[in-house]
Amino acid sequence: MRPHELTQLTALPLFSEMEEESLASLLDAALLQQFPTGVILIREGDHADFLHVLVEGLVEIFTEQNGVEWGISLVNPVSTFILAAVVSDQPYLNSARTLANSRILLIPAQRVRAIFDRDVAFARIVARELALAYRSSVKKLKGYMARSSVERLANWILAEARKDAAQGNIVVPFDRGTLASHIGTTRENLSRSLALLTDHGVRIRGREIVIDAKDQLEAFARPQRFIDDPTS
Amino acid sequence: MRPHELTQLTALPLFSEMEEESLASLLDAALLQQFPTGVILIREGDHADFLHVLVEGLVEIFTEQNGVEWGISLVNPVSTFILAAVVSDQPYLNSARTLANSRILLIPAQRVRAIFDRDVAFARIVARELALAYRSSVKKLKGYMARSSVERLANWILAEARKDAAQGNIVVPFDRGTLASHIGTTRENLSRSLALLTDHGVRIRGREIVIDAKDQLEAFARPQRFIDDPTS
DNA sequence: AAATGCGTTTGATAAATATCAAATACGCTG
DNA sequence: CAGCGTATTTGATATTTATCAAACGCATTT
Repeated sequence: MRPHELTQLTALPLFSEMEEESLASLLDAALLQQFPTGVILIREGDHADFLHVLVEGLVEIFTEQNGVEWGISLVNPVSTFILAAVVSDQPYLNSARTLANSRILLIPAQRVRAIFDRDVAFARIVARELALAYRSSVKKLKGYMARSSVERLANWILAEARKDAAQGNIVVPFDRGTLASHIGTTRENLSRSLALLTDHGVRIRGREIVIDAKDQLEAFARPQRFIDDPTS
Repeated sequence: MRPHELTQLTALPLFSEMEEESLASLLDAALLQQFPTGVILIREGDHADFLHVLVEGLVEIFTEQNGVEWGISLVNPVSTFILAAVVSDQPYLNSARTLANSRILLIPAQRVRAIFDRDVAFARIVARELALAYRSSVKKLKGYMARSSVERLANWILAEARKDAAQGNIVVPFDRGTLASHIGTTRENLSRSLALLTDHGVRIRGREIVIDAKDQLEAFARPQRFIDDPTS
């Protein structure tokens, strides 16, 4: 493992406060692997053998129903995924694939559970991570129940712009079909929704989305603290 | 606290394996309160001061958006709710109200966090509870993305029938509007959906739903392990 | 530059869902 | 049991979303 990667890992909320000994034990059993774009990492129904930590790249969590794929969440570095399956020792509810070249740390699930029992600080942080994951899932559910697909899209764009900090434009790092599956609509309707947002402060340049008038987009999207604020 | 209630509490997965001393400390600080139907227990945005344990009765978790209420989940005894807000020490994402006379145990959030740090068994179980809560939220999300409202209703009926074990008929313990908000539709369309299910092995008798042909209903609903099986 | 292939958009239509209005059913009170 | 108020269902219509088909744009190849 490269030195700066180790630094990134120890900086992860999940690992930051734990005992050195425990961290060493986790990383000792871990494998760091590189995957190209489009690789299926996890299949719905498989047993959770490894906790995954995305060190670099991009991963999507998705499910396939009747031949159609639906996006559950997008994972950015540096963060873990499928922690819940590892903690509850149950099969994965969803599949996962890389959407870019990715480096992923694989930690044996048993080891994670063992350290959990030994290191209170780690246990606390795992619980907090799970709580936050749960909350973000509930927020997504709220978005689905109360909003139209255009509104979901508008709020997704605002959320992306917020995290890029580059403010003003974002570049979607995957195709329209994938974006549609995460917004909860079809490719065709996503296209129409994007066209519609053109009247609300947004310009579409292929995969780039330029926000010309953030206030106008916000007036349309009406973001809410307990749905769209990731820190709440 | 009545003796048989104490028994119920210690039988809760959340409390079953923990040290006696820790359990005593939790219950020592706890308040057992009785609430009539329709009482708001928790308001979205409030800070999480107490872990709630529903000992008896029925509670719904819901959110209000633009004057319309949407059901997030239904809580049956004996189980906890808003554990995630307590663990992450954050404001509630949703509101909660009683849907029946209910007895609820209120445990100060600080105390829960303190015991978490002291008792590994409790910590493990809290993490598992959170993981399960997270997974059930993801399952609900999957249901929303991949199913029509009639299908959601059909699967909800099957799930209720499964847990009642009385198999064959269920009695919905609240009004149509509330049910609609949990299925993710309107009162009017819920009514039509119920009428439609009449062709698929179900009879509607006011608040009672009689399942005449479970196989027929299942053929229509097509329940899935990783959406509808609460143990997965 | 023409041809090919793939992703995306646009158009037309169908299906699902929501909304508004009215009728009906139901439970409760007097 | 009649009358009243509320909950529920039914009907008509509008809106949203999905589906199928075709056109377009764009990059790469020949």
